[in-house]
Amino acid sequence: MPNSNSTAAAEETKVESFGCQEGHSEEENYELVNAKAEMNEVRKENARLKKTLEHMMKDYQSLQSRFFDILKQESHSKKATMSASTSHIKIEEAHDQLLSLCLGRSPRDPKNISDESRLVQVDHHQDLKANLTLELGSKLQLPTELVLSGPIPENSSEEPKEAEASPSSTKTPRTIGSEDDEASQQANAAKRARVSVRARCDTPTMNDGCQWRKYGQKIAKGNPCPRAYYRCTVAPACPVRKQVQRCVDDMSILITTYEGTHNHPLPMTATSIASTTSAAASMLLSGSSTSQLPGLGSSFGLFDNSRQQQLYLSKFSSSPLLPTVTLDLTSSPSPSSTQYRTFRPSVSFCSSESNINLPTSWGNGYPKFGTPFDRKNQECFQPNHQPSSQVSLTETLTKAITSDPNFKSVIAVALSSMVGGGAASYGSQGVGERLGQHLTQNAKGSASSIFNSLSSSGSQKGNLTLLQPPLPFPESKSTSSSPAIRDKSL
DNA sequence: CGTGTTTGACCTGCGC
DNA sequence: GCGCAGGTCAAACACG
Repeated sequence: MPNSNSTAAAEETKVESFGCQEGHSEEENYELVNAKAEMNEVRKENARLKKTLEHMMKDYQSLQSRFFDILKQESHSKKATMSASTSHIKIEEAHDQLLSLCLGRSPRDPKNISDESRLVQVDHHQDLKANLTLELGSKLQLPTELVLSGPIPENSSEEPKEAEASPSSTKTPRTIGSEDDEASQQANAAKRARVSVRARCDTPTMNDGCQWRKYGQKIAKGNPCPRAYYRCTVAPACPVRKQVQRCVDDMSILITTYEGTHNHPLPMTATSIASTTSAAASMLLSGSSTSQLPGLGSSFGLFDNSRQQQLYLSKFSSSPLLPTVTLDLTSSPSPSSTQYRTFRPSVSFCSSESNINLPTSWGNGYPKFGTPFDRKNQECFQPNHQPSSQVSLTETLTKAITSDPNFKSVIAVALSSMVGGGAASYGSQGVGERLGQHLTQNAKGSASSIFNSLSSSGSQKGNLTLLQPPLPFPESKSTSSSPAIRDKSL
């Protein structure tokens, strides 16, 4: 930086002048000139930064408007399609729509989408239910179960049942429902999927940039190390929780399991991992719509031996009803095999008896993501310590996102599924197949461009803004200070 | 004194 | 119905 150079020069001059004890007036003038020059440079720098900021804001706004335009168009086209057709393809789209409504996060802030598009979503769902009911006799059963028999009634999927119970509310879209509904929806959505991050860490927890408050600790069966429970304290009603536990096999490995989606703007340092976990959860939920027999373990997997990182779905032993993505950032050797191993999709939390094994193309040139998680670079922190020294985990994930176009594409699709409603859930088709379709359709136009612009600008803030749209703090969502109000307290 | 942690008690879901 | 295990609560405690 020129500033530092000039400052250093000024300092040198100062020191010399003190040593020589020469005339002060001349020296002061010199310093004054130096200071003025410095100020000018700083002003220039400031102006330059302002321009950059303005430019970024413009980019962001144009992208955002474009994005919502696409969403709107998509909603309209889907509505037309759904009402006019009964073909299987359209039923699959209906599945997509339904599944997208059930993603384990709150991708579309109700305040950010128009009421019109929300109504369209509800209409889709009602049409969809009819279609699914018709399909129950067939083998295409899983998505229905996935949604309708889930352990936690989700708002959208629960809607028809409640409509039956109370005829007066039959046609009332609950997306515009009460605050309690919103809160419960959020809480339920928060329990949809988990993202587990395995990383080598010597300290009790990894610093992921968020503020966490420990609310419990438990010795889990089969692991002598206690499992710690943390709650996000960035916003009072944030539903996000995480569990931290040492791996029983390797005590140096810390398993951090995230659950839920932040309902508040994230700190810069938390964006990467939050985005990554959201995307991973989205991948999980997107890919979970095809099934195998229950209990078969991992679903799809992405192995990259060269980089020794893995992303795979796993059956989470402690909570088999909640699908979990495991992001393995440890440097443990991967099984020697082909460079990319492909697993068939199977979601063990679904007890469907149907067995739909659809070909997937996950292994076809699929992500080589991330950079090696160099243990030397790892920095682990106690919770609530502010990230003065940044997290290598976060950086690693950021690099993983920004450095590899393939991984970017995956997350782009995940993003589109997060924010695009029916735009991206991969029904019962092969995930890769659908992925390709999506990238050639809307996601390509929106999400991919977003990522391209992100990678070109290298802005981490962009990740924050776009992957995890800044949501307003919940002002009236919950009257309680605790986000997790249980039945007993009501 | 405010904030965060600890820890025993309690709740809930699940399997038998 | 009972026991077990996971998850959460909340009072007590520690710390700056």
